[in-house]
Amino acid sequence: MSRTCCLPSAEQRTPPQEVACNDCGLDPICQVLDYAESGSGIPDGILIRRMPIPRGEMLLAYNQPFRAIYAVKSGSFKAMTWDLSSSERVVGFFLPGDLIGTEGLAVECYSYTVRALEASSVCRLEIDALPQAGRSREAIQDALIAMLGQEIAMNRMVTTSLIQQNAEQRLAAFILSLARRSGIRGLDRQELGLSMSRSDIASYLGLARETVSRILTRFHNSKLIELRKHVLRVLDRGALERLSASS
Amino acid sequence: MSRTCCLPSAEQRTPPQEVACNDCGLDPICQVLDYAESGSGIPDGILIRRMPIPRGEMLLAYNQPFRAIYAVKSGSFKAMTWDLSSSERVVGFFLPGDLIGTEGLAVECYSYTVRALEASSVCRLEIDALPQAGRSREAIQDALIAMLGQEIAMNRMVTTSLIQQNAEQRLAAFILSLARRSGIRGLDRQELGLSMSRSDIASYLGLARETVSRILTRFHNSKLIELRKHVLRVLDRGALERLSASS
DNA sequence: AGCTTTTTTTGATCTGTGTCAATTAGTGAT
DNA sequence: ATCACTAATTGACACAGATCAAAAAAAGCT
Repeated sequence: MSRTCCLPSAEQRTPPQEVACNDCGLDPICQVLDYAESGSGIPDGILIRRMPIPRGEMLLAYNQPFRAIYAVKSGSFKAMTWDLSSSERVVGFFLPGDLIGTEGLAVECYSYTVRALEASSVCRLEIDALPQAGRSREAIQDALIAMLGQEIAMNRMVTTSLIQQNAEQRLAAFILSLARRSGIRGLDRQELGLSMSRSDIASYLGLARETVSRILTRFHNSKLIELRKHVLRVLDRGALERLSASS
Repeated sequence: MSRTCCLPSAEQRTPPQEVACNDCGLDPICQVLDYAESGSGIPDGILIRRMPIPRGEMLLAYNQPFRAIYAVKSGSFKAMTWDLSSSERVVGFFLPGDLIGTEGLAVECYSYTVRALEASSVCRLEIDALPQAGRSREAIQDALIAMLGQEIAMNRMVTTSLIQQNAEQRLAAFILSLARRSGIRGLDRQELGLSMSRSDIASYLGLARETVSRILTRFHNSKLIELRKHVLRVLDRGALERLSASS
């Protein structure tokens, strides 16, 4: 039950917000692995804890062969693909506790490129080495299946809302989703770091960046949020919720 | 390798378009199961082949506990959920060869309601009974993981296009997707049965049904498609492809 | 610091698509 | 067949949001 985990980093400057192992999406698998080794910790070469990733660095690339899945410990990332017209398109953001690359489990290659939006850190789980890692493959597979299922369910919800909501609703839902995910992982629910650019948000939500900007200031003016530089504070969660739900 | 499969149905009236087992999404699993029983066929109570489902009938319901996954043999289905304002929303269509309910593997309950759009037939795979079905659970799990991964990859592509394309592009992409899927499953690539209503298409694509109607007739007038009653014939696939890709 | 470059904001149009309304076609029942 | 009811088409109009353009603010760089 007690795992060798989350030792303080070498440099004592603690990164802004770091997720605890219990709250991390990788935890089910870490648990399985640790049970295997029963107390002795996870063998080297399978799980690397807390790799630092500098801002702007590419964590993994589209079509690159699948090797590992990552869990965000601190910081944030964006995932992008390119459509036929070679224009970039943001398909998701990863916050502390989120898993990156899970779908590679099935497709053999990563299906998007992931880049750090700020100085971040991740845990890296080597998939190739997994089968040798003692302990039943079954348990690991079960955990993976559950993770993939989660992913599918979440994707459907996101898609559904994006498609039928207008710009204001999309933004409200987006902000709430950031807050909710932050909350689930045991981090601050009100004060969010908007590490991504307005263009990234616009691309993700299928809007023009001007629209994103306009609506954010509209929210700001009606006291729904407070927004200075890249820190967003949720002032009236109820109002946002009503907005995003209204048909 | 040769499986007891796809015997002609009791009634000799062959349904319009039926997918062959080799082309079916369930095939990987059927193969695993059949290997287990090595020639003797799949034991009763695990896989039910070719259940007929009448038009309009509900195959499974939202929030109902997960029991089985289905593969469409013939006909077609639509999946729907409801948003907070209790309005129906179509989240997908299932054509011959498609799998229905896979995500239940992870979530324990179906996350949408599925209804037959026409007289159809499915194969039903009982999940509860699987573990006892001889043969390694591992192989089955691997197949499931692959299936889920496919689902995720496809969902992302669909979402991406829906979000950033305009109405014309969405319709073009939708038609092409129907044709492509039909082709993959070994069925007719040109002549498609549009078993769903314009409202269903509109809901799925996030458009008004008037818009769907208008654009379909526009396509018809420019000789991209031929459209009589509920049969759609692709006349100029290239043009549709160019349309759906143009930024 | 000062400079350049990028990002964000704000304003002014223009257009695609939703909405409302009316007609036509299709479907199913008796 | 005829009727009733639903689905699909077509038109007129309004408005959300894209696009174009320019100013303001932030971020990098030397």
